[in-house]
Amino acid sequence: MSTALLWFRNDLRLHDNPALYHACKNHEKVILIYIFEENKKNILGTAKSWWLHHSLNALNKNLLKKNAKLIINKGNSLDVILELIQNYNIEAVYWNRRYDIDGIKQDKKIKAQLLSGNITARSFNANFLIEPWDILNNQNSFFKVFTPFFKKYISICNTKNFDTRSTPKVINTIDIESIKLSELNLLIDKLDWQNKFKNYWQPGEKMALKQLDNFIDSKLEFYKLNRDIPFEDYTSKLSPYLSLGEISPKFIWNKLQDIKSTGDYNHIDIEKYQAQIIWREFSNYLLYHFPELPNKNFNEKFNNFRWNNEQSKLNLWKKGLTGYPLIDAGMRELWETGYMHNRVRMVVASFLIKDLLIDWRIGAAWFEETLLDADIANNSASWQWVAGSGVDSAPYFRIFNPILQSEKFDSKGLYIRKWCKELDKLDNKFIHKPWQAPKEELKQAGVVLGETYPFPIIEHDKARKRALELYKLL
DNA sequence: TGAAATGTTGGGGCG
DNA sequence: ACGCCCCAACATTTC
Repeated sequence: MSTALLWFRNDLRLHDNPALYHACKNHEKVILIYIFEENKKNILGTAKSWWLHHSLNALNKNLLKKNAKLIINKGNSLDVILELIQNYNIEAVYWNRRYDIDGIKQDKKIKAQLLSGNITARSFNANFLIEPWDILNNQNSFFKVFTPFFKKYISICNTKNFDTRSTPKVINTIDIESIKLSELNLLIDKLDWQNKFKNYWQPGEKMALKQLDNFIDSKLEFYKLNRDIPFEDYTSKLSPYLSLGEISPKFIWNKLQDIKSTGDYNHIDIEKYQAQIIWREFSNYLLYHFPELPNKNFNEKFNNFRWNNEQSKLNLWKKGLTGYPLIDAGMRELWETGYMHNRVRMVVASFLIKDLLIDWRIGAAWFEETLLDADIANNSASWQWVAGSGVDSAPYFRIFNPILQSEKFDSKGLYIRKWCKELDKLDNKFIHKPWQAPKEELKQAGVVLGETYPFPIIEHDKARKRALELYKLL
């Protein structure tokens, strides 16, 4: 009897999972394992821990329906794998590739060890349309600007239908000893905070696929128009699923191409969404080619920048008490749901960096901790983009005005009213800037500035000028 | 995937 | 009828 080990990592799905597919196809028995590395410096935020817990649970449930079982273990991956190989007659180990430097190093080491023991090691691309080493610019170097990267990408991707693998019909697992999911301690009982997420999200492959269909059926048609409006539920909301591989980007892409070919939807809308998928590829591509992305300014000039990092202001930002309603609404949405609308993410990040002059890494760390879709590549690339320290960044003078952004994208204040209930009764004219409202208006709305809702913690106009001066020094 | 400052234009009020 | 001023509204430049 030939047995393979299938090592799950950021690919917690059965559909289009090439490693799983091939392991099942080539071997009579498989051991399906997830290894949790406790001492990993890789950040696993508290929000994402919740997601991982439920995602593993969902994966196991899906497997049980096929009379298969997920084995969970913790410890050093290499040790766990070698021990399994010793105890069971394992011929081959299968996994899907990852692209962060530590992961790559570890996988290389494991592969070498396996080969020296005459064990086959096979790895696959499951989580990106194109792997980072397969796309280079004309100078044979990696792309540093999104637009040309995007053009090249889309020209390649438009012409083809990606090979995807169906869910294996039969998965014959070996039922060996597994620790309980709860032993991973991903749920922190003390924190009611994590408990709220279930009101908004349901992790797992099944929901991911359902959500994709729902998005395509009812959102994609007018995506371009509505995607920037925070109150509208018009984004795909697939990011948390993508971050743990509960859905396959190739699978998504093929569906989008199919819809394109029907001609039912406007191509502009489909391509706008495809661009988002490619931003994800770009971030991970950058992380591969510049592994320091999460810690180091891509643009070294920023190493000398004197950040303010004022703790008290940082805390007000985290709590959603800056006095700028759009920003506060966003930060509260994040805290409550583990998610924030993309448009608002840009505005709150710009405010933290450019108005408060707080180091982008501090903002990124808060997002890593609180976002269900926390992804080290997307997160650090995006924060560097806003800070202006990244590759193809927002230019230093691009500073979002939190009032104008609010008036532009939440003109009726619906998003603000949802998350900042204390402002609900303010008129549209003042809900974006309560401190400018006449006394009468505040009174009838039941708003007492400094008590029920804060005064702005900083004057945007002045903050903007200060930031421009400091940035100019670079 | 900005916003402010500055420049230009054209209609209307008015002497 | 004309010139002048004001100021939206829009366009361009600058940060």
